[in-house]
Amino acid sequence: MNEGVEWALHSCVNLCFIPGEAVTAKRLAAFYELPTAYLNKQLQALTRAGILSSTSGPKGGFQLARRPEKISLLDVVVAIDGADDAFRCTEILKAGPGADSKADYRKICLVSQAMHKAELTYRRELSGQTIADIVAQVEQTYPDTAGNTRRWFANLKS
Amino acid sequence: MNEGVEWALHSCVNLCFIPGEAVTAKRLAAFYELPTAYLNKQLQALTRAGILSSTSGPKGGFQLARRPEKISLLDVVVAIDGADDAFRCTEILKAGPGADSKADYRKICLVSQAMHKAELTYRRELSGQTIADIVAQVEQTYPDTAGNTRRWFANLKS
DNA sequence: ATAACCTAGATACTAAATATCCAGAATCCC
DNA sequence: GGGATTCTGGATATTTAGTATCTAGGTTAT
Repeated sequence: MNEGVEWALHSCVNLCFIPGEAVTAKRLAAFYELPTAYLNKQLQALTRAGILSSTSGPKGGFQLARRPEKISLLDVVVAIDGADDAFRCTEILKAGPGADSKADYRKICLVSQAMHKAELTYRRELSGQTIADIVAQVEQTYPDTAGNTRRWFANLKS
Repeated sequence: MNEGVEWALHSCVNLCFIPGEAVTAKRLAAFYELPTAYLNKQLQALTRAGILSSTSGPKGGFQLARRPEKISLLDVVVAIDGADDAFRCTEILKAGPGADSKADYRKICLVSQAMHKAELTYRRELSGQTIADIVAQVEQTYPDTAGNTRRWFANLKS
């Protein structure tokens, strides 16, 4: 899985701590010492996916496009990493003896189905967790984090 | 995920159709027109994991090391693809402000935990399905496959 | 003894992930 | 209007991981 998923999730959490304000890619990158241009690419992907909204120009930047309760971890994973299953069925059976060249083995191959079934539970679990859940857990487990993060971004702004 | 997982799963299923007999890497590869040397590498990994047993020399080859009911899909995936989570926590928080350099963020980071939780459901689902399950489904859904496969390997042997 | 076969490490090739750069468009502020 | 800031998107370079082959060595059946 793409490392950008980790960056994106943490960035979404951080944006929750700075509501109603656009944050530049540069500042989001500086928070974790990430390469700005590359993080920017992930933020663009989140924007295209409708998870973030962006504004150009001075005072511009990124912010959450909808409430964090409405952003599942799956939304973020799909936006950055794509919607493909980790197990990619290459229709190996097509090369086997007695293969039906017209058949779609991604559908009818039982190995493929079994792997896909597991993948579905993974996605279901990811879609059941939201950015808001993470934020709530952070606030409960590390009560200082929200304030510290807000302060860090406020200071860097000047 | 490594393409070898697909090859390994199908090869294990095929080995179920030819019980008590060692099958060479070459023949297993020929069945799906796979590169022999590379499939051999996956078979070796399965052997190291204790899923297959191998015998050298003429009449040698690979066979299941234990009954297919005792081989879960997770066993095969781990043998080929490794035990690492798809989501790899790079401990991004260590570079953030106020980080604890001694902390193991793979454990305490809530983003990491959330992703890992989903991964666990995936693995649980994979470990709940066995090669025997797949074989049973194949025999039910495609009744000719077992016989055809057996026959193909028998013919090629000569 | 020879041929068939697995083992394991070295090596080459290819695709994907990671990272940077630049020209263009939008926006703010003076 | 003009300059500065920032996002957008495509082009490009770099690095890493996946795919694939090869070779030397060990094991075993005939």
